[in-house]
Amino acid sequence: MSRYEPAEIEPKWQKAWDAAQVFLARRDPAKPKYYVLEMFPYPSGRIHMGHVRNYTMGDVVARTKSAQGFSVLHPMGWDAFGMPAENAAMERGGHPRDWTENNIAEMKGQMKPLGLSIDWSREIATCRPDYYGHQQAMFIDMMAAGLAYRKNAVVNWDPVDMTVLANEQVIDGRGWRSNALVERRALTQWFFKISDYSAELLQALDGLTHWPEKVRLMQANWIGQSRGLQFAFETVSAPAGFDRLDVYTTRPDTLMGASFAAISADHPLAKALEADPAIAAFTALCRKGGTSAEEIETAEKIGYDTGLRVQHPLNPAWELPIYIANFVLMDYGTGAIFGCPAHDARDFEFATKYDLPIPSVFVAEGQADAPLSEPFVPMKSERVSYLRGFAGNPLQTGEEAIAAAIAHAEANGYGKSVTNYRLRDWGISRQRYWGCPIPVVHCAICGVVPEKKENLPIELPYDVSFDKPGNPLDRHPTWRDVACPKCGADAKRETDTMDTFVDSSWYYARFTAPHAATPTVADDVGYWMNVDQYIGGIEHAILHLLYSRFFARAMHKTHNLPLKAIEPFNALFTQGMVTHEIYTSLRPTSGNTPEEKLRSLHRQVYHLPEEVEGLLPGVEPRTFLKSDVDKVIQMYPELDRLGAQTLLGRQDPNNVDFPRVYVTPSAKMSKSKKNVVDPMNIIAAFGADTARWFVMSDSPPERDVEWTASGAEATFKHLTRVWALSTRIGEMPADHQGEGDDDLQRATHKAIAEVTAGIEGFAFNKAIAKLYEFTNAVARSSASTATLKEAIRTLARLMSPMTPHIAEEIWAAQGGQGLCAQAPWPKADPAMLVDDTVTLPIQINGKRRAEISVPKDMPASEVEKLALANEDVIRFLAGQPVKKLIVVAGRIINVVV
RNA sequence: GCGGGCGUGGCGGAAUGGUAGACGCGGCAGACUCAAAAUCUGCUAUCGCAAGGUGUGUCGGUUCGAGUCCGACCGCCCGCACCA
Repeated sequence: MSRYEPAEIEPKWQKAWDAAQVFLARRDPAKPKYYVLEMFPYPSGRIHMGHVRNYTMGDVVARTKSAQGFSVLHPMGWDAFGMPAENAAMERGGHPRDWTENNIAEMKGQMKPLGLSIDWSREIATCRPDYYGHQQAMFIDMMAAGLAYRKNAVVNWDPVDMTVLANEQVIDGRGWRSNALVERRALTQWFFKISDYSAELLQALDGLTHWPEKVRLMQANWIGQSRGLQFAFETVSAPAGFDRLDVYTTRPDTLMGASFAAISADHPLAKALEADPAIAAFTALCRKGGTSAEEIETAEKIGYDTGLRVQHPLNPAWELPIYIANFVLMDYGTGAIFGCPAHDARDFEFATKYDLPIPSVFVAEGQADAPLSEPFVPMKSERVSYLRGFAGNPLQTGEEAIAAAIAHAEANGYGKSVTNYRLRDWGISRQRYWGCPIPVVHCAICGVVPEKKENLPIELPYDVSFDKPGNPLDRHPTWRDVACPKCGADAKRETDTMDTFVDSSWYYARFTAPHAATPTVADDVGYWMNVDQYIGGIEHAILHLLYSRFFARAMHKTHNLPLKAIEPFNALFTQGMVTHEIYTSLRPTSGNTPEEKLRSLHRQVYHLPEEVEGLLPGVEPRTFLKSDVDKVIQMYPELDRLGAQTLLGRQDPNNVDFPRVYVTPSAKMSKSKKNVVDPMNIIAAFGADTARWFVMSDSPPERDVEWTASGAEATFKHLTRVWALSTRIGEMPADHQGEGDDDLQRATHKAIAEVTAGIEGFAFNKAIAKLYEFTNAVARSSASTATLKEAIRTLARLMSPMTPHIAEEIWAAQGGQGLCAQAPWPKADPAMLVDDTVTLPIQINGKRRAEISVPKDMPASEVEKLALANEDVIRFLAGQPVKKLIVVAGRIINVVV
């Protein structure tokens, strides 16, 4: 071996792995299985450092499990439908399919050099008919099972692009592409009945013990269970069919504080009243407002008094007005509320505005009537005296008061206990081309008819144009106009396509039999599912993961996922982002001479790290070195990073186009801030092993990691040192006898134990720290050649999940059998993990004062004697009597005086 | 507003209630060199010449012993939010 040349060894070993089919997943009944999956990427065209971190983590797990004797499934695919492809077609011409397939080829070409242990024979892309055809089959099954249905729903409608927009795509009330004012429009759309599973999806969270607590909480909040009372008001002089008004409340104990009733503008009663032009105008006004969070927050509460009245359930003579109010949501509860301004901030605001009474139910001792939002112990109030004695409790807490109020309503027949969920059915219709076609036909005679399964896949037509706004499927007659599958009459295909979240809701199951003629195959699902370890970003904590949990259940119900345990992901790990400092400067906007330029207006521009750090050869203009900044900060601790940079920055009149560069703190890599490091550049400069090691080394994997040029260089230097160490050991005479063999063997076994524990505990940074320590131990050792060779082979094996290529090279050079990637994981001998002598610190009253070395199995009484005889201990005790002596075996001694 | 998390050197971060700061970055010094780079070696929480003192956001508590457990406060970050 000569120099460490990753560019030579990395492709060589990748070829060797491919030739030996090392990563081919095989169903092997003799072995336990392990399914590790990283969230599959959207094929944007280029991989970024976030991908490198995500897939390296999965790769470390996959390679380690494989070495530990598991039959491993570690696949990769493409979440390939979605709007960017259509936008590219609209902006630059071309076809979404070509754009997507090119990107897939491009990104695959970038992922291969990373040396990931992926079974590429299982590659899938959701935009290909052999994937989405099965999705269509399952959609038909879901229709039959009542899990997919059509209903009218209010959506954001862009009148220029003629499509539905997601809330995130509405900016200041305007479409993000067209800039047109967005309308709220009621459309008939397809929904999945996820709400059928609200209770189960919530309850099953308790069993996901290997999921982050944070994600489970976020999902629980999203499902949003609440318990309360549903009851009916009798209406006074309402239109026919509306003699009762159902309302839902979580605070039935405040019923005596009622001041008004309010209904949503979309409530059937409000619609019935729209014959009145004033009411029609008001409900139209309510619907105009957007649905984004900001708009809701700033929207004023407005109401319209319908003139109708309801009777209070506890006193029919007490009549309350019915308002139509913009803040009442039709799709939560019953779409109608009773207002209790004394104990609800929102109702208080409304009542104040419309001058409605504010009767208090609960009054804190010694206080005047005031709004109280917390459930309140109602013992002081006359207005809840009717609740005493209900639910067999003395109403000591707000919860008891609520329970008593529900019991009272049920006993007196005016209401019942109801559990409500915030979770709404999943609207999956998109008026887009580049998605999975919904496989139904609209027939004038038969209505909505599912496509026959033998006609699947319903493929997207290729001959479409994007020169007009709207969905090209709508204006594609030969694709759109078909015969009804049922009666044969002229009919039209559904032209909506499915939300891309549907595609990613079952891909994990498809990976178990990616080329099968059915969506899944029982034997394969039975062997591989569930995913043992899922790894991805926290940004999918709710939508993707909740949809997947629902879809697994829907597939199970429709016999497409023959499993007992229907949670798709046994363990979830959410990894942090890769960040980088942002380099920015002010650039003159006009002027020909340097002086004119200096005096002109400046605009803020950003610089790529390569420009500033001078990492790439040939990229010159750098006004400072980052190490200089660090030096200045060291000298002047009161300066911050920006201050140090200002101090260093020299305004060079001859180079005003590249003036002072300011550094702002590390943030997620983004194109707009230019703080991106291209993994391909890193691989070209240092190799894949360096990139892989660095993204795993510095920070705990769940936290953000800052990419730094110095860190990458340091990693490369370390790998070079390991290389040199291996070379040195390789050149030693085979029969050389040295010293300290036992120490090195113990260090080796300790490294095995600690690195293994680090990897298994998802503490890759700690595993790598132990590898540094072990490397130093081997480098310092003067043991005999045989022991050193054994140590460096173990080092290579332990490094291999992180840096598989250099590990393979060292393994081969040091006489390892076969491929390192196929060698068994080393086992630590417990006897080698304890030293013969241990150093015990001695504390006096909890302060460390001395230490002694004792044999590891010395009895406590002996240790006590030795400790008290220690001269430092005697000095610090200064003759004081010892009150207590605590000896923690192998740990510490504490003398109490 | 509701829910959750986190505060440790110049920086990223280690520490089953048991020697705080492993490991890495940065820095300093030395070796090699005419010199520089590269490489190697050593040092690097802080005050102090030393002995020793002080230190894990602040204040209190539990304990022989607290970064770790408990209570209050301060600060930062994240998620949700007109959900009746």
